[in-house]
Amino acid sequence: MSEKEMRGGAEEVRDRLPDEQTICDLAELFKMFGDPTRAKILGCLQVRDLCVGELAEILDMSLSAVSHQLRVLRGAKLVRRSKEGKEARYALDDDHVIKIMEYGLTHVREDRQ
Amino acid sequence: MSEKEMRGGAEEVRDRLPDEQTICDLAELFKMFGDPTRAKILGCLQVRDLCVGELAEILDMSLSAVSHQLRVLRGAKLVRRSKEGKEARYALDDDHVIKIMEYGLTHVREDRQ
DNA sequence: ATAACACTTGAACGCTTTTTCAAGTGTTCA
DNA sequence: TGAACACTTGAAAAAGCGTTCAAGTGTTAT
Repeated sequence: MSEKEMRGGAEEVRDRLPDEQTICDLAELFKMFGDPTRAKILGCLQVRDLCVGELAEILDMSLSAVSHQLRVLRGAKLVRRSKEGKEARYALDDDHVIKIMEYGLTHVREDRQ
Repeated sequence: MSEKEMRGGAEEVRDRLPDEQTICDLAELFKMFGDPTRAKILGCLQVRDLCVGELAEILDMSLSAVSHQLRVLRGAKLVRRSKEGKEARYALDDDHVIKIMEYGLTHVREDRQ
């Protein structure tokens, strides 16, 4: 039984939705891909593991900006860091990343036909 | 040939990236899923087509807030509107939406194990 | 020990986004 | 024609985000 009466069939829709926390986690995940800088970083790391300086050079951005975004991506468990001497090497931490981006790319490209 | 000399192999990574416009389009797409309200709306519309008032009721939000987000989603061509008398009925405009969300959900749920 | 290198961090700034609020449009019904 | 309904819109307030700047950490080389 739901808290309030709703007009015809509306609560049926609500009951079929994933719960609040799941939706928010989902949104958090997609938000990671929702910024060009982060999308580029994830794209680069699909080619190979890279350290911060290399990423900064490739993206033509400051070390700091890249480092901040890597931190965000690390918080979302999408990338992983391994220290090698004074370098910090980053890698994708998740197989899904590639699939999700591929799927998005397919969509974007189909939209252009 | 690239504009500048880069340290070992970095330009090779850059050359393998999708072009700027594609990355930005991709980020724009994922940004749509990157907000809980929009994610919920898209989730609801996967169950069935709905009008603005129903969505507002299900999400427990104002008509205005929902309408604004539907506008954004319409701009991204993820939902479609059809007027029926005084109602505005919204539907998913894209098959990819379901797949993309499903994929994201799989990821989110696996992350919890 | 000192300097150079490769980041990381926190605070601040400007920009964008989301929600609210109030007013406006278009349709239906009496 | 007027009132009710179902949105839509624009502007403004509130919140959130991304980049920069300056300072800080830890590692390596001299």
